[in-house]
Amino acid sequence: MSQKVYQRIAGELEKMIRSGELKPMSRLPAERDLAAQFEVSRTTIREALMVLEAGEIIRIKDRSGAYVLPVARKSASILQSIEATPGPHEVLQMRRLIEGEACFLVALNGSRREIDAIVDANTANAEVPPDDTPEFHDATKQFHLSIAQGSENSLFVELLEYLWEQKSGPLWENWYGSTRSRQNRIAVLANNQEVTDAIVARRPQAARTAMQRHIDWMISRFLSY
Amino acid sequence: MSQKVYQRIAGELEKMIRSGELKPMSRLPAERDLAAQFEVSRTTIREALMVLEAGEIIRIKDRSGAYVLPVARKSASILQSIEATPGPHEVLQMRRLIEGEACFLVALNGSRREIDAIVDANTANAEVPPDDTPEFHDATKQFHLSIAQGSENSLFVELLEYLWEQKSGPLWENWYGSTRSRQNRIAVLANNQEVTDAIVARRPQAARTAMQRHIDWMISRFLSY
DNA sequence: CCTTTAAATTGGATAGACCAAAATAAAAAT
DNA sequence: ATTTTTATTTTGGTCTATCCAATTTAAAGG
Repeated sequence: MSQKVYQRIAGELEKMIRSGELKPMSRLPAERDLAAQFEVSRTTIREALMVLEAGEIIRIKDRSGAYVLPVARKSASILQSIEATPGPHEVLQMRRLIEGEACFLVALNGSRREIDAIVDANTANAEVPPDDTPEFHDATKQFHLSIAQGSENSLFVELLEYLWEQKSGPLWENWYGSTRSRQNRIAVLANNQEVTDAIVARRPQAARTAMQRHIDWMISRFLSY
Repeated sequence: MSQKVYQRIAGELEKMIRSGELKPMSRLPAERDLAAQFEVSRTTIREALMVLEAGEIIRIKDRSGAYVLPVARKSASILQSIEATPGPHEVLQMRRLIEGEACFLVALNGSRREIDAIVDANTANAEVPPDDTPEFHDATKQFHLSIAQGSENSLFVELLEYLWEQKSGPLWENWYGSTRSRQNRIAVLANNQEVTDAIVARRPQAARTAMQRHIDWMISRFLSY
């Protein structure tokens, strides 16, 4: 569906190389020939070759040809790599736990200063236009981190920072497609407020529930795509 | 010498990204705009973007745009993200969360095979004499890990393995003094059995509660010294 | 066989066009 | 005023058609 042709071609060519059908140091057919062979335009072939070159699988010599590099090493494909990175569901499940508990802890034991920081982060996030900008995403991240910091457990903070960084990789593709709507970002703000209110009111259970409900909603979003 | 234009463009764009001029999650200008900006054809811009995408620096979304990916440290383990050495209380608090949830999950969704592994680990632990030997501690660790593995979340397993290794350092000195009794080790076995029973009976809430009660007991032990 | 020369091949880059899906703006309905 | 529909514009994906210059290959000449 969303698999682009140049990606498909790149994958097929890589497969040929790794299987030995195209041997190291050998020259690939000319771009025009490949185009005819794969029944696509030369433009598309060219884009596929760019991918392979960037993946250090071939080397394109100007006005000479594309040569298979003498590596053929790791069987791990650069393209459809089955990375060991945790999937969205795993990450969200972990976030649900950690952030939920952080909410609970900060509502229970949080100092005045820590709660103020959360309120400030919430305000700051709400003041950023809910557009798909780095500023908004960063403000949201900051809000969540401020809660983790209030938990007074350094593991919570470091773990959460790690989890927040994991939004890349092949499996997150659908995630990106499903969450980039203005409506979702507004819902995020509403939830932030809810969580903040519960923390300020010193209601640990409510704070945890609010946070977990939000992440459950994100998980359902992910599963539906 | 013969640096190709698309390589030059790719380099410049990457530089902008790494320098922070183009922030993570932000969208790059449209290909047509970039072409005008760099005074090259759209084809060339496109080839440069192919390179960046293959390098996992950006993600090109069909009919949407090219987005700067969050700076993802390649194959960075969750362990490597932890810098400071957490204290006993932090570790136990985290274990309480993770292991409790793992019990819940495995009791809820665990497969037959996974639950069998837990039962086996419990049996193995019970068969080791409750002395202060590496064998006993290892069997206990194995039991807890088997539960995490049943949660089907690799993050749980990885994190728990890390937490279990943290039993060294000055702050843990008191811990050892207070827990290295035969009575405690027997209590551990009793709890293991309790948790195992709850999981086998498919009672998620009870399983979680049993595990958390056990860790709460450990925490209280720590605090009393 | 070696050198020189001419022709064909090849990758680099451009221009312009079309399409379908996505994002946005405008209009209508509530 | 807000939500829902509906046009409109934007955007990436792909293709066709050229032009260029260096390189490779073939041909010609010695």
